[in-house]
Amino acid sequence: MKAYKHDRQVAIEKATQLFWEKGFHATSMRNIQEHIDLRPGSIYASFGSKEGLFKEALQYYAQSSLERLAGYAESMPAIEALKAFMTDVVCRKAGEHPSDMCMLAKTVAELTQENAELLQEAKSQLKRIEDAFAELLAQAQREGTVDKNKDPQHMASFLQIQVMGLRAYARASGNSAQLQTFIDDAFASLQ
Amino acid sequence: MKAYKHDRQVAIEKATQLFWEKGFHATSMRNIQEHIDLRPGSIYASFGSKEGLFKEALQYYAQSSLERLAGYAESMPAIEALKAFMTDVVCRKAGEHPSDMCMLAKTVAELTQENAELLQEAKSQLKRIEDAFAELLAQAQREGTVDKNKDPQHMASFLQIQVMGLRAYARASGNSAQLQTFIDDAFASLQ
DNA sequence: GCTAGACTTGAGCGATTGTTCAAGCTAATA
DNA sequence: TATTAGCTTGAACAATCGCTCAAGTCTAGC
Repeated sequence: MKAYKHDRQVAIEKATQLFWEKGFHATSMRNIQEHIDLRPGSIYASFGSKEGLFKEALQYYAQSSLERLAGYAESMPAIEALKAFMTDVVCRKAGEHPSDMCMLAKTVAELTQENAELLQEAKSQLKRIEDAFAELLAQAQREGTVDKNKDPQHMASFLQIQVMGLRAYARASGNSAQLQTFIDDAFASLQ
Repeated sequence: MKAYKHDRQVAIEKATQLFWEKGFHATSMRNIQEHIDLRPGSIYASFGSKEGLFKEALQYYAQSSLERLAGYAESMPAIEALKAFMTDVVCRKAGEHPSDMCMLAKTVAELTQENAELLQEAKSQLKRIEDAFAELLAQAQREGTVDKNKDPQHMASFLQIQVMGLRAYARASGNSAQLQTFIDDAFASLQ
């Protein structure tokens, strides 16, 4: 059934890789055509436009992140899951990801109102992830591993700020040795 | 003397505005030509290439930031100067800057090895700013406003991470109400 | 006022951008 | 095997990209 019609999911995954690495503007449709080995007609039939494809890439990226977080949450206490996710995302060796940085944060940094819909999509997906943080933090409060007087949403904002800051710093400085220290400190401050 | 030959400094400032707002790739030389009202020949005679102009924009941006920080440091204790600078940079109302985000952080996020020299320049300028932070933190230690057992360079990294994280979060969430709280907490943790 | 030299101008270069579409090909049905 | 619907192909479009350079314009020195 799929021997002829191209696999939409594989196309999205490969496009996500490129977009994540080089950003929206620096990635040309010809880059993508070569990388996923499809001619423009097929791509435009499936996704409509470069923006359409990028939007699906953003959704796929966010979904993958949420599933990874949920995976950790299944096998360990909520606070440990959050810490594992954060360590994973911040400290993974260069070369494993297309980029050190979060694709959503990169997108929010790169795009302007000229691509309002994509900008909004990236913001929305970041909010989804923040909400997932908040839910795990509330669970951690119930498990007694996090200060119950603190607002989960406020702590979730705090964690997002730390993730964004740490990943940006990792990219800017190359020095990833001391990053784990900062993560430990951040979690210690949640009590 | 400068009535005929265009003012190089003004050109850089105006170019910086555009590059800061839209990033390197999304800003075309034609955008810049219109914005600084110069024809391509003049620009290329002065700056050599788009990359050359962008490099000077990065340097101008970093220099301005350092001078603003130094300005605060002249009229208040070191720790207050740092806090004022950070509040200034993170909480300034939308529309006052070309972008909510740090131009250097944006650049590090956007560019890849395809523009290795510009990427390196942005990283170097970020390091300069971090070093300025470290120096003020050492001064704050002497003034007794910061824990003397902590390493100034480590605290400077911490502040860079907070600035990058907060500015990225401000852009992503739009919610700037609670940002001051996070700044206060960050400084409280330095004792 | 004239000349020489520095600066500016803008048409236009070749390359690349996102995108389209007629023509060709594939796979399922009869 | 013939038919057909739908997918794929790749040449090509208009627009835009970074950039060049011959021609024109301005200013300083004599």
